[in-house]
Amino acid sequence: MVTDATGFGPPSEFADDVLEVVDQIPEGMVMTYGDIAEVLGRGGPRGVGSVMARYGSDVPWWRVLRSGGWFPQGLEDEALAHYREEGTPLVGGALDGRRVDLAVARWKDARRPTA
DNA sequence: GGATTGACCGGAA
DNA sequence: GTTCCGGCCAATC
Repeated sequence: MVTDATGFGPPSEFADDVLEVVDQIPEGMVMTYGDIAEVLGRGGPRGVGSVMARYGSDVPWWRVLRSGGWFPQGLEDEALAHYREEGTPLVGGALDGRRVDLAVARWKDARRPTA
């Protein structure tokens, strides 16, 4: 079997699954790293974050956040801009608005990639 | 092949 | 309520 995708293509089946789930998140909805890991039934919050950090460029990474609804570290400003643009429900208000309202924006209907 | 880092989570002090 | 610690998994050097 091809030990590695030389040239181009999914770096690993795991990363492909993570990107697939994130790509399923509709506008105005968000998921936490732990939720994605749970949906996949594999890996962990670190595994998803690691893959996202390298290949998240191909998916709406701003719809993925940490537990509690906090934005990813280092991209709070970028994520916040996307949320305001998509109308994602924030908590605290425009002044604080540094957190997402998981009570309304938490996407749980994501399904495992059948690919 | 091994060791370190990284967009994390949860519990305890 | 906030802060610190260890544990977890995958990718990269």
